[in-house]
Amino acid sequence: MTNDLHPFQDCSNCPINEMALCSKCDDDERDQIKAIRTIQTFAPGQDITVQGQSNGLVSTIVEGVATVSRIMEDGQRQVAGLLFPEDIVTRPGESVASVDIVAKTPVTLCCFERGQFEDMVEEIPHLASRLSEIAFDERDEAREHLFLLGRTTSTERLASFLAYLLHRKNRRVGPTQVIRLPLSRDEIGSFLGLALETVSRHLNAFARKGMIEIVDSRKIRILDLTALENAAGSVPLRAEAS
Amino acid sequence: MTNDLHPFQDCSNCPINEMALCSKCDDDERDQIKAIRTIQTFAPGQDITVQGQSNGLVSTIVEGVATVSRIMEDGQRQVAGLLFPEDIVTRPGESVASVDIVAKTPVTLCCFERGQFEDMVEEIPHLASRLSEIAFDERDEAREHLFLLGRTTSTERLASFLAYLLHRKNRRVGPTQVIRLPLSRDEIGSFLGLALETVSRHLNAFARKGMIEIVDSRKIRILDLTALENAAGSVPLRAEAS
DNA sequence: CGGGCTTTTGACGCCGCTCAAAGATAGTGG
DNA sequence: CCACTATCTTTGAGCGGCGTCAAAAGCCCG
Repeated sequence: MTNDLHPFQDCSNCPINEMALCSKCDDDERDQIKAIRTIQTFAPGQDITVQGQSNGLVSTIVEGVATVSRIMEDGQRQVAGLLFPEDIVTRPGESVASVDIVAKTPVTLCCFERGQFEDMVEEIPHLASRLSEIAFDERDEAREHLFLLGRTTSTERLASFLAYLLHRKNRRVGPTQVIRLPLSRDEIGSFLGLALETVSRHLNAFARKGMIEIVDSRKIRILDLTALENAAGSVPLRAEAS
Repeated sequence: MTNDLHPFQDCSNCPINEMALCSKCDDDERDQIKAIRTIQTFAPGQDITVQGQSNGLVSTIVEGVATVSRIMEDGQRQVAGLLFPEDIVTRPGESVASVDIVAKTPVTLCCFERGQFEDMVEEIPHLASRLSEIAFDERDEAREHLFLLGRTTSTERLASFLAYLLHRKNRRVGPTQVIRLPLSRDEIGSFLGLALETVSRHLNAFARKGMIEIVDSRKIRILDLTALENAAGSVPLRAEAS
């Protein structure tokens, strides 16, 4: 976790200018934001927030993937969501984290001290407006996942998950594109309500049918997107236009 | 669906003054809001929004319960969430509904024309601030349900669901209190990822164990809340303080 | 009283979880 | 460069919970 000399200190290098919190702001407003913003980075596996621990920052993901999870009473980690660039890490108005957020790839955050952030939101309507947009996006994202989990068969869930990853990680969907899976079989299973063995079996079944290629355990190539979408059934996660 | 002569036309009768969209606003701001607000009511079973249909209103629930659902390709209705007073029905910035919202009890809405609402949010920071709070609340609500669905056993899911209903419908939780179930066995099953028969069986099993009493098929009485919470396991939905 | 809908209850079979063990892969230190 | 360990993945075998199918019972409304 560092906050100096990072290339994104210069907002012009920011990879999510078009969809970030500040994306509706004019240059003056952006200067104001930039003045109090800090950049932090996390290595894969590092905790960004821990349930029950206080957290003085509000931040958004600029780069990388993180999970939203909790440790259940039985000691298992339950994954309930994924965070991608533009998502909010800790919500405003909540000083104690209600979930664990764990980096799964190298993660870069754009951070604000909570009090300063809340003041700024009051002063800059463009910021407030974008903030609630993002909050609704995340609500809808969670709802889409709920619809997905409503599908009972494990094949549908897994195929939907792959389609979803393709959508979130690569805005430009090309054929025969390699996706790096940010999660282990275990974590995918947790996210989809399946056992890790079931995930492994179906992934290999997809490969045997020629729908995907398993490059290595963390990299797959989509060979037949339409077959995958058919297997996903009626619930393509986040079906709306880009 | 009517919009005249409703008692909530007078905001002083509003049952959710303390948590509504306008709850942070001062009197001047409330007058401004009241001037453009309309009240609508829906009977049980009526569609409030329909997926794919355009909707010119933004509204919040003042009274009643509604489901968030979709019709899947196989023709089944999949329930992904419940809406209670204070929840937002149609999000700002989305003119076409992405889900069906269906009244399950008599529902009263406080409605705004979309354009007017968005202008108003820009002018009144108190409103913008409360709006994103509610959006984050709904996001977290959906996430809690995701954690619930992560629990594999049907008993845990159903017990958690009852505890959740108790929490959302009756802020004051009294012992031996009767809850009216807003959903049929079928809908509960859809919401919990279970077959309706499984719901029915476990409900009766709870009754046989003395945890609940089934007054009639839509009314149950909680007899042993701690037993229910134990059965719910590690994931009490919305565990935070009231 | 009759028709439609919801709920209950029973019987059966399958999908996916569990348990178990062997193969991969990566990281570490000698 | 090669053991050695730890972790993740794959694959197999078996069982059980829950979905499915079916039918009966209860309830509502005309």
